[in-house]
Amino acid sequence: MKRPEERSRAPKKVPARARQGDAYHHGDLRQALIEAARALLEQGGLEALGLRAAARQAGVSQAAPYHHFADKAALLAAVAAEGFRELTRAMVLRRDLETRPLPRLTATGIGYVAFATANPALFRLMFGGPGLNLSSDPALGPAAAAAYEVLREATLKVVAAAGRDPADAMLVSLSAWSLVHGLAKLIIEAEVDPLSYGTATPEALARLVLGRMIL
Amino acid sequence: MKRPEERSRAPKKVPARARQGDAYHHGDLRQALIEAARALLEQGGLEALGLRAAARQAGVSQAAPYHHFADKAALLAAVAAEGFRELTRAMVLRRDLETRPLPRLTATGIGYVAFATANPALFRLMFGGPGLNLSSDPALGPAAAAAYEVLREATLKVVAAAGRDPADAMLVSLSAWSLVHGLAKLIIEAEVDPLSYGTATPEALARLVLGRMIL
DNA sequence: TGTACATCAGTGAACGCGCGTTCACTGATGTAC
DNA sequence: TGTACATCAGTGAACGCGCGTTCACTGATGTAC
Repeated sequence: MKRPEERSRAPKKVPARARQGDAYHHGDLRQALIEAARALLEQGGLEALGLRAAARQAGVSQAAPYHHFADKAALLAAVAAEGFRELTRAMVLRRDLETRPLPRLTATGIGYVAFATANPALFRLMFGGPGLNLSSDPALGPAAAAAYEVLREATLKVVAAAGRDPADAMLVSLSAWSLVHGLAKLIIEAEVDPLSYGTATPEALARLVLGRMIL
Repeated sequence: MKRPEERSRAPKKVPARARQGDAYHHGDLRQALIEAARALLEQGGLEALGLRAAARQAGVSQAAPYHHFADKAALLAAVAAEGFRELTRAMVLRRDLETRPLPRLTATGIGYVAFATANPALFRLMFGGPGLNLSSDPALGPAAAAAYEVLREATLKVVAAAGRDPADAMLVSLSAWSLVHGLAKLIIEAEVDPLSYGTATPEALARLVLGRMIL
């Protein structure tokens, strides 16, 4: 039941047969299950994601996952944690293309919306997955916090550069987060169609909305 | 399989026994099922809501709902439609306490967040319920549109009063919607705790965030 | 006003399904000697 | 280098569960005469 990392923090020893793909011992079933879960999410949405389905997708018996995850919630949490890490990456990537504080903030926000709309089911899981709680996976809380931190930091710099009261920064951050989160959700749930705003992609619509953002 | 409204649009004839509560013919099982569904949502969240569970909650056999709803999605859609009507009412109620355009807009937004956080599971169902599509219930689309219309109209008036370009209004509306929707969702999913912002209730936090809203 | 009858809204049993989880097991792996 | 053994990561069968949905049915209701 112990997870691999707990057994060997040293360089990962991948069994020889694992590399051949037809191994009885899989090699890294934990990661394979997470990837299988991602595939299920993309194909069938949140409802299609279960322990048995993930095992099936990974080509393994239904009991196998229990050697890597305590229960279903633990798998969901691991997937969500990976999602938050990717969200962080998506924001940082775009942010770093800019140099001035305000463009950096809007780029971060665009990254947020772009990631969410490109991975709708995963995004749904990350925010409000069934039975998901922050203690299901020790990496989940920190991963989520790290994502928000990117947004928070970008807002802070804008507030500072504008010479505004730093005490406002917390609320400004929350507003920015709310704005991009709401826009992403509305697009995902098909309440808002970018085409209705003359934009071809969610990203373009985000650019438009965030472009008018003022402190 | 026909719904009651289709049979008699004339004054509702409630069978005598229905009023006694122990009727074999229920009287208005359709509405009772919707209310049962609401109760399930409050108690156990979206996952607890099913056709069998609703029937159980309403004290009726599991097959009975099929005389009033084509399938599970139809029940969910009916519940969601009711939710949108209540959301509309919540916004209008607060809006009408104000007279000037900007306070009317922020009051509308506060109503949005207050309703959402007071009915988290219902709100989740309304935006992204499993298998929910706008055609599941003919009343769903219009009910959702009516809710947004309240927000849209309030924004329009603010844009006009401020002498801003009316062409902007559409984007301003979308921004406002995104802002309140995002804030509501973040509070519901426990990503944001009003207490961390020195506010006791979601409503107070919404007041704070919307207070700094500028066009 | 009374009666025969069609219609309707319930019942209860049953179908098949996929799920999460547990269990005893066994084949593969790595290690101590 | 070879062998015995402990450990580990799989397997496959089984458990019980609740679900959505269908079916033939029956009791209650309203209506035409």
